[in-house]
Amino acid sequence: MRIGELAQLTETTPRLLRYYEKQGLISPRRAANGYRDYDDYLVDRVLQIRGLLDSGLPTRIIKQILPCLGTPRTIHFADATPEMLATLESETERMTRRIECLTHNRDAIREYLGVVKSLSEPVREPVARVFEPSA
Amino acid sequence: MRIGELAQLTETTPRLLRYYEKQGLISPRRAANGYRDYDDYLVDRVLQIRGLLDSGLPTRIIKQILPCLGTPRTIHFADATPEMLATLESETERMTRRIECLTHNRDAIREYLGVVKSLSEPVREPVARVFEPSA
DNA sequence: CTGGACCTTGACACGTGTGTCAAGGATAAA
DNA sequence: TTTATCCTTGACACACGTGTCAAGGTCCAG
Repeated sequence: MRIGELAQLTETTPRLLRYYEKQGLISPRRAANGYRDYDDYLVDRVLQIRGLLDSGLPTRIIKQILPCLGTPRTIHFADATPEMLATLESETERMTRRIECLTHNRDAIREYLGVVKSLSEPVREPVARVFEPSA
Repeated sequence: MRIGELAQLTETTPRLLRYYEKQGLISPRRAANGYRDYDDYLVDRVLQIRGLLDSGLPTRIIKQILPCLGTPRTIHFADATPEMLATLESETERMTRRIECLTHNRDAIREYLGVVKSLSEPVREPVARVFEPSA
């Protein structure tokens, strides 16, 4: 498929797809006329990239972990240098820390929302109520 | 405490602490001489901010969710406008998506690392081995 | 009192991800 | 054939988080 279609399917823009390519995240073929030609599996790939970017990982890291994310699983031994493995290991640790942080804070927000709702729900008719701000 | 001490305790820099203040994330008192004076609880606060920033949340969002994160729990009804609550709700959803993305990809990397290790571990003596790159 | 360590504000600069625009080529439909 | 739509590359610009530096104030130890 061409760049516009992939952009629509992944809710991105052609601009970004070209940027990801320049960062080495995707490498589409070229048609005879010079147009980029994307395989179908790149839809998932791009969505994966978007998710990771949104989760705080820079393209430099995403580029390194992408070989681990293939489906079907293809192990690239050429990439598996000791330094590379160490990078991956430390990166999974950072990801774990991020997951913990996000989970903890999300749950705190949920609890907050739960309390606020439980206080406002019982009001069934337009009743005058005054909430004193705690500050 | 003063800015330098807080910076050390949170592994940041005075520069960043002033930046977070300008973004409205923290509001230290001022001593008579103009120096910022930070309460102890701000250590955790700053660590929280750092974690969220590293997880992809912008200061604009962090500022909005910080009131939910107080310990002990202090509900600020003044902040609980309907739009605010909607923002928080949609933000928890984004956080959930981030968590899922990070977890999924972290586990994929772990599996990859597991396979690579299981293939290289059995080598106990320096044996000549050739791994054909899959590319 | 002087030196050093710390604080203040303000400015300039950088990397990264993204938006937008210009100038031109490819292609398909009227 | 013209027109519209898509593609190409390249450039300029922006927001954001961060580093660094300058010029000066505060304070403590020697």
